[in-house]
Amino acid sequence: MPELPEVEVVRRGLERWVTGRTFDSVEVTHPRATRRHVAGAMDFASRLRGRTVAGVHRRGKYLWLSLEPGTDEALLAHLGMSGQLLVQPATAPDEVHLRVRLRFADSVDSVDSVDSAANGTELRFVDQRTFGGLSLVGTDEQGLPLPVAHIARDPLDDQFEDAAFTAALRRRRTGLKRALLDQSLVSGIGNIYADEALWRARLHYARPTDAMTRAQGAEVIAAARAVMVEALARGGTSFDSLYVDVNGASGYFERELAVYGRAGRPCLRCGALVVREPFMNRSSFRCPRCQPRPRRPHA
DNA sequence: CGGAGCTCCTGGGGGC
DNA sequence: TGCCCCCAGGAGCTCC
Repeated sequence: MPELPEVEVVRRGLERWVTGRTFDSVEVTHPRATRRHVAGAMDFASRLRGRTVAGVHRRGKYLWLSLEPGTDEALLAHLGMSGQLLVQPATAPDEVHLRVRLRFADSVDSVDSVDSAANGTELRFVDQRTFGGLSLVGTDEQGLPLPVAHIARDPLDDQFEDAAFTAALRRRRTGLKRALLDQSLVSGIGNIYADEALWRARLHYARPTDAMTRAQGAEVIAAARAVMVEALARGGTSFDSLYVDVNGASGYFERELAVYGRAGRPCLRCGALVVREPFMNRSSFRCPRCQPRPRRPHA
């Protein structure tokens, strides 16, 4: 599933392939893909036509294309669990789970585009599980899409402040993993990287946040950042074949995961067997020796 | 309003 | 072989 590093890989691919190009006809082939666009799929498609991509941006797992003319709207995307944004030749066969096709003026008229390699391609949103979607939304004075306004900065953001994060974390009355997954506290962390960060910091998911030390807070956010930086260097995680980057190439970071999905196999640090436990209707993986259950665990 | 639980969805895989 | 159930989980929503 795409988390921050994977989304960043997609952002870079989009920046390379769609910046400066103008949308022509847009076809929504599954209504659920634009469910967040309140005015409906028809409105989404008609308002996008003629707009030019000015830039590609990301916060946490949200991606958006800033549009010209004007600076008051953006094309917002979330990949959900299985979403892909593919730049494909217009002649390529439709993917089984194609949800939205976005044609460009250059792929219709064959006029010269900024990048001739992009000529004849279209942008496709493909999503098996349909948790992801696209919408055309308003932006605030900073150009931030309104639905993203409540999302915290992510650990790779220049303006992310570790000390402020740690302070906010210690004010919460919840369990550490719940806090890491709360996108209003820190964004971009999903179930996989949360487990990896907790393993690196040697902390249990149920550790009460209000009892954590500043050093532990700093350690866990540094661990999350380190995992993401390493994943990004490898082109993003993709053990789930559903996730493919913007040009269709899979990443292979899954082999680097230390605990996630490794139940019953030895901890890479101490050799104790990794355990899988139900948590928030999903799974948590941890080393029972490196990450012992706290005396006063929080759910 | 902070915190927690529910819900949306599809296809692969295991059990019988 | 076929059917049924479980599992994967991001984040908006609702409820307390």
